[in-house]
Amino acid sequence: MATNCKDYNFLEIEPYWQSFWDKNHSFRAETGAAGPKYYVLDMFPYPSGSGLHIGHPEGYTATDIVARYQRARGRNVLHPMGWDAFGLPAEQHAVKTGTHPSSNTQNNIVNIKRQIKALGFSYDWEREIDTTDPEYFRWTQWIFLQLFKKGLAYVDERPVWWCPELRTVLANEEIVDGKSEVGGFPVERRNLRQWVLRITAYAERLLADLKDVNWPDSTKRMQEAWIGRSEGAEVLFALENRALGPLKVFTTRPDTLFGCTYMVLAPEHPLVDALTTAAQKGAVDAYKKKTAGKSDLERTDLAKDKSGVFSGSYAINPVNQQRVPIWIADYVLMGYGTGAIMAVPAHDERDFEFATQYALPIVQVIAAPSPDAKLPYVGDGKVIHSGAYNGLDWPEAKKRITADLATRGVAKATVNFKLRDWLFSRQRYWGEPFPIVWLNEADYRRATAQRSGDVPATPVTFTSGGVTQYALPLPAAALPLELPDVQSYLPSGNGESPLANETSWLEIWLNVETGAAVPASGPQPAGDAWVRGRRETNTMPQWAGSCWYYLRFTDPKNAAALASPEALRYWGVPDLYVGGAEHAVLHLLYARFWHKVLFDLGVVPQGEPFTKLFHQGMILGEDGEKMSKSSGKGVTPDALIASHGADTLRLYLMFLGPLEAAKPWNSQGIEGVHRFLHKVWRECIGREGEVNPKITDDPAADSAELIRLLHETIKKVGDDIEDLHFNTAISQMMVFANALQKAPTVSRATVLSFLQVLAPFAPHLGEELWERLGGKGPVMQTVWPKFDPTKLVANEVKLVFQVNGKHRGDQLVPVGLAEADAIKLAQANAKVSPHLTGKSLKRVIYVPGRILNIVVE
RNA sequence: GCCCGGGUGGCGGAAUGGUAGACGCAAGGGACUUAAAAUCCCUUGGCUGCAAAGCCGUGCUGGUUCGAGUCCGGCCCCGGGCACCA
Repeated sequence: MATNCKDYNFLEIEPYWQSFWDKNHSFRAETGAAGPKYYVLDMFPYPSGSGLHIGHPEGYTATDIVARYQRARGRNVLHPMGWDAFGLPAEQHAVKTGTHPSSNTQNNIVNIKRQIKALGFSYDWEREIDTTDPEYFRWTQWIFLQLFKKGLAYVDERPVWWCPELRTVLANEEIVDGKSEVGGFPVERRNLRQWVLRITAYAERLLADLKDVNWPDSTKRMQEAWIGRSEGAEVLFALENRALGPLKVFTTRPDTLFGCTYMVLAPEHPLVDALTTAAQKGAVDAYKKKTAGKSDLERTDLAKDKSGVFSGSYAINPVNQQRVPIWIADYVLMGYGTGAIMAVPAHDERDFEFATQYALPIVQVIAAPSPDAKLPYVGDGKVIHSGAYNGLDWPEAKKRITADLATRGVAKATVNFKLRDWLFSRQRYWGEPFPIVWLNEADYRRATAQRSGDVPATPVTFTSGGVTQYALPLPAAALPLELPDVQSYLPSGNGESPLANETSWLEIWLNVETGAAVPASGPQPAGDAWVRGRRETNTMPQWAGSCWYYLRFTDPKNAAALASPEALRYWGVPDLYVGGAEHAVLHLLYARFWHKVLFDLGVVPQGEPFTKLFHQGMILGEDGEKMSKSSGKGVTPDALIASHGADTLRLYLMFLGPLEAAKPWNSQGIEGVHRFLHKVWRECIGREGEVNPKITDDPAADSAELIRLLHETIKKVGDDIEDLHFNTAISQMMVFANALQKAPTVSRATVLSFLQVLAPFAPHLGEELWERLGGKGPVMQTVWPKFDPTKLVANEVKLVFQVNGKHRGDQLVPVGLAEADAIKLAQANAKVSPHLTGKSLKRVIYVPGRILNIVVE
């Protein structure tokens, strides 16, 4: 039963159908049901305290239209939603108020879920997931254990960004302009014990497999650039002080070795002190001190002014035995390659700049095609001044020089990546705890002897103050490891999370077989399995939960596995994944990495998680700027649903422009689509709420023109949904509605077909009108109407006449008109003929049904 | 600096190499109404013209083509990403 309101009362209609869908579990996805499956996924949101932003429903509406369309096309659709609910804001709130971040998070989830439901999306809410739910993060921890076991997780002391104000460590991506992204507080470098994931082990595959995915090119390129593969060689330069061993550099251009006139070490390079002569010690120490105080930002900011200092030592160039001075300069980074380079100022802009500044020699070894080409020359050319290699094209010289040096054992062809291992720990409370306990070596040996191979081949250890600790994983059966309640959510202040203060949770007697634990303050329980341990105090970053959530949706309640093999096989990976371009690199790269690890373990059957990806564009303020508090006033989903209805909001978000484009919001524009929905209502429903009397059961009530338009609309809307061109689909429906309004009578079947096409966009109105017009069952369960290609063909088409490419007139002509007849018509046409008289016909281009171009002289 | 996008009416935008401006907003005029709202109809890129009609017009500039918003070269501007990665 629909509502019986007389007007288009969306405030009554929309809640009615939302509760109808809820009650009937209308969007429940059955694993294994007949028919091809279709999995369409949104990037799940962080449930922030400020609720839904207008940008969220843009992507969600797009996927909802696709989900509803695919159901109508007979697909078994999985369309889920959940919460990426760990995150810094909840923790900061907890620090401020002293309440558990979980309670704040749950409140926010209630609010944002209400907002999302008010938009009428066809999510299967029975599959809702929450990354902070122990039943969820149990499997996040389980995946970590797999990474750990495979040797893909390790512990290292890393210089990380420490924010004294937030009392926490920040990742590079959380720092903007040298300040914390959250709050804008100053940050400094600190060495802290960190968990690191060996994503670099997958660099080659992460790069190569990009060719298999249907993603925006720009996103692929960003990932390629981030991975940053480059082929070159590691070359050993002997040092004059032989006792120090050789100096290893990485270069992509071994062919320019003859042009190497100096070398540079990063200030942090381990050989710096040993290579510094007594005479240079003062200068080098001062320089090291200066650069150590610089942030990365300053180091890049000052990029224009290169700085450095001579070490006083020399290396020997392996190709020609020349002495090469060794400099220390911070334009060489310790984190890439070997932290040392051979400088070829003639063919590298950075080296050239440095050499010019410090008056170092410049030797050209690649010939530029034009003699007046300026140095540094970085283009193609033949090798010169390079002894036996002269005359070779540089790529060929690169191969030969590398090979020749390799036979002498002083070079090795290598591939380097910009991609770094993934810093995977935070010193925070509100994250997944690591299922790791630190033991001494003897206990570790004893424990692993009793365990069935769930530890890495090489133990993960950490040494501090001369004591080496060994990382023992909890048995998978002991998961989830939950967060303990704590007295204070403030970080310990010394670089550890608040968990470090929770002694009874932290310091334990651990049963290495079961993972059971009792506080170490008590007596050691009886039995061999109990050892003294200290739990890991780091927690996982927010990325962890979002790295695999798309898998959990396939089987969200499974207590025995992250998802059953049947569910993973049946639903596979999303057929369409929609979310913001801000995740183009990190989230999408991290998730790909985990997916590949799970693939290697045989957990998932495919090598890539997101085969088709699409980024929705940002909704800008009315001024075209990024929406701010003032420019976004009133532009909230709640306010717009109250004033115009969810269907109008959905439609307008899709009508603004192409999905991928950044589009300014226009508060007057929404009235246009609102009027359109009112018009559809009026054409269906009369003043007293009865079916509009112009609608009859007589199929002859439709004009041929209206029927053609209906079939055009069915075709265009379907095509446009598949191409995610929602704006043009809507304009086509507007064209149809305008024709409907002008038609004196119309058949019920025609109106019903139109409502089916409209329903994915405006589902509440679609259901309401469908039912009132006597449509069978809910419209969202109906099969997408078929267009009849024969109905698309008109008898007459407008043929455009051109003379010398200029539009001179047009005329309705029968379909399939012969060229000769077309020319005759043109010559007879009053508007065209004056342009033809007295001129000789030179050429005719005829595109039947479109254009006749007569070239005259 | 490098890598991507993108520049079309007053505005958002539409156009398989084939009528540039669909659809919507805004604006102006009209109908209905006691009045308003709502709705409907008409006009609406610029210039010339009483009109018929003509000329110009998709950031600028060359080119390819019977025909270019669309393809190619050079340039300008805007937005996004990366940024000493050897």
